[in-house]
Order: sequence, then structure tokens, then C-alpha cells
Amino acid sequence: MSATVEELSPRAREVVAAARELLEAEGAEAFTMRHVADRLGVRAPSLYKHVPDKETLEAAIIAEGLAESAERFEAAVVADRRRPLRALAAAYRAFALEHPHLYRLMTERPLRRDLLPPDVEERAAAPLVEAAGSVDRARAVWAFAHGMTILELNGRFPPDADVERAWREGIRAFEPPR
Amino acid sequence: MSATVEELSPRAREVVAAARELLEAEGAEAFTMRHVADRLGVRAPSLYKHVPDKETLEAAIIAEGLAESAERFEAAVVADRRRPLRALAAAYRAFALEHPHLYRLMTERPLRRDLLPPDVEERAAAPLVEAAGSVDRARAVWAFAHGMTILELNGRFPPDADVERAWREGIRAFEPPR
DNA sequence: TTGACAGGCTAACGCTGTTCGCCTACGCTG
DNA sequence: CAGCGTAGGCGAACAGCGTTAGCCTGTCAA
Repeated sequence: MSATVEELSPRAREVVAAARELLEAEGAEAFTMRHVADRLGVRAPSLYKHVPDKETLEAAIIAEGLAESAERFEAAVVADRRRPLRALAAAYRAFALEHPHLYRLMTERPLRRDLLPPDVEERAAAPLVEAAGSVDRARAVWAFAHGMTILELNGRFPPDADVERAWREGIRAFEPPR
Repeated sequence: MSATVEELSPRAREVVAAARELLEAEGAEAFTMRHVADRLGVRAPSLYKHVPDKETLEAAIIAEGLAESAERFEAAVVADRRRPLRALAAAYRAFALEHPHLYRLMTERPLRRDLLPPDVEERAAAPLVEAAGSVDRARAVWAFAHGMTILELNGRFPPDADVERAWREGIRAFEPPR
């Protein structure tokens, strides 16, 4: 029962897995300690034998999400070396749409970096920094991608909006002129 | 005690004002019905004589925020007609940094458009659509601006990140080449 | 055999949004 | 002027939240 994820006990990993399943299946509202406990056939207070608090549990899920998205981003740039930015954008959006509740959890609040394994955040960022050419550009592109994603997830674009076109506009703006 | 903001009773407006002050001064965590009531020297249940529920109260605050940001955006494009995108970006960021808790409330969840006065959302969007040249481009620029803003507010950029430079990179990418 | 410990449990605390029924004071109407 | 409706307070309470305290039981080592 320590700070970062890797050092979790086997039972704690089961708690994390149950919590993530619950979150992904039923959303943030259903993600309560009592419901997580239900999934494990246990009472809520028992969870605290394995995980110090909910925030740490969330951090463990976030760490998983960061690691998995890092893998996808790495694969994307390898798959399309000619237009890495476009490939990354597609991978970014796909991951978020496949895991909307997870994506929200990963981004909606300040990151508790102290509860994350080292470098997991940097690894997820690396492919983009490489593709964008500079960190500043990478941050701008990330902002665009995150903005598109979260605005779409939150239903902020009008129902008739052509989200794909907006993505293309942004990607075109950030890609080097051909 | 009806759906949208304008039709609120005078006392209900006081509730909204107190709620907004509390939110802006102390953040979303402190924004509870009991604390709002405290500000008015009243008990929490009494608020329900004026406002149907917290979500409607939030919507009223969001409507104020949208109206005020619309004014700022309109002023920004007027002030710098040569580079309206840059002016809008500056106005956008300034508003968010001046009202971080309000900005979060305005953007972090799906919009209850049914609780908002008609057109308030559209009015806030209009200056950007004009400056960007097309709705798709406007959505891409908005995504960039919102992404930059919320990532900055959430402390997602590294502490040593040069946020200004990232803003400039994005603005440059979206501005027509000079 | 004893004892430590892992891992469950119930009860409870303070907090949240919200509902209920009650009470009081004000203003309109007969 | 009497009566009454209503606006706007109130306390008590409910279910649900994260979390803590204290207890108990089963397993395994010494």
C-alpha cells in the first residue's frame, strides 16, 4: 500500500482493475468506493486495506491509461511516418472515443504526478514532441487535440457539427506545408 | 423559479450572485448549497424557494459567464482588426485566467442548453467564426484555445513550460500566412 | 501452541444535494 | 378591520459520498 502503482499488492491490483472496469462501463458518477467494493463482493471499508484512498486509486487507473495511450501513439507514428501528426491525431481521438470515461479522468483535473510511476507521462508525450518538431509546437498540437477531444466528449459542438472537418482543419494548420 | 436565467426573481438573482462570488473566490470545492446559503445568512433548504436545484444555479452562472466573455471577444476583434485571431486568443486566455473557476464550470461538463437563455452560446461563438473564416476552422481554433487554457489551468504543462510560446505557435499555425 | 497479521466486517462521522412539514410575517381582499 | 393566501424562512431528515475506528476470524510461522 504505497504511493505509486507498480508496488501495489496483487489484491490491490484487483481493486484497480475492478475500479477501472466500473469507471469505463458506467462512468464517473458510478465510480464510488462502495460500487467498486460491490464488484469485488466486499464492503467499501475493506478497500482501504489495499489502497490508501480514492485519489491513489484514480492515479493508478490514470497511470494505466497513460501507458496504454503511449503505446498507441508510438505505434501510430511508426505506421505512418509521412504524416506523423495526422496519424497521432487519429490515434489520440480513437483512444479517447474508445475510453471516454477514462480519458476524462486522465485529463479533467490536475495530475498527481507524485502518485504516478516516473516517466509514464513523458513517454506518452514523446511521440508528439518528435512529430511536432519542438516542444512548444507539440504543446500547441496537444492543446488542439485535447480541446477537440474533450469538447466532442462533452457535446459542446452543435449536433450538426462536422467534427471530422474541424480535425482536418487543425491538422492541416499544424502540418508543415507540403 | 423557472428554467432560464432572465426569468429569475430578484431574490433568485441574489442567490446566483452569491453563488458566483463564492465559486470565484473559493473554487468549485467550496461551492456547496450550504455555503451559498451561509453567504446569504440563510439555511440551505431556503435556497430551494428560489432556485429549483444546483444544476440550474450553475447554468445561471454559466449564462453570465458566456454573456461576459462574448462582450470581451467582441471588443477584442474590434480593437485589433488586423490580427483578430491573435486578439481573440489573448482575450480568451485573459478571461479564463481572470475567472479560472468560472471558466472550468463553463466548460468541464456537457452544456445544459435547455437551461440557458437562447443565443447566449451562439453570441460568444460568433466573433471567432467571423475571425476564423469558416465554422470548421473556428471549431479547430476554439479547440486549440480551450485546450491551451484548460491544460494550463489544470497544471498539465511542466512547470518550466513556456506557455506563451505554445500559444504563439498555435496562433501562427491558424493565422493566414502573411 | 501461540501469536502475528492479512483481510474481512459493522458502526459511525461529517459532508453532500434535496425534500418535508411547519411557522411567521406581509399584503390583498371581502 | 378580519381573514387569508403566499413568500420565505426554519429544523429534521434521507440517501449517498469518502473515510476511520475497532473488532473478529482464518492462516501461517515460530
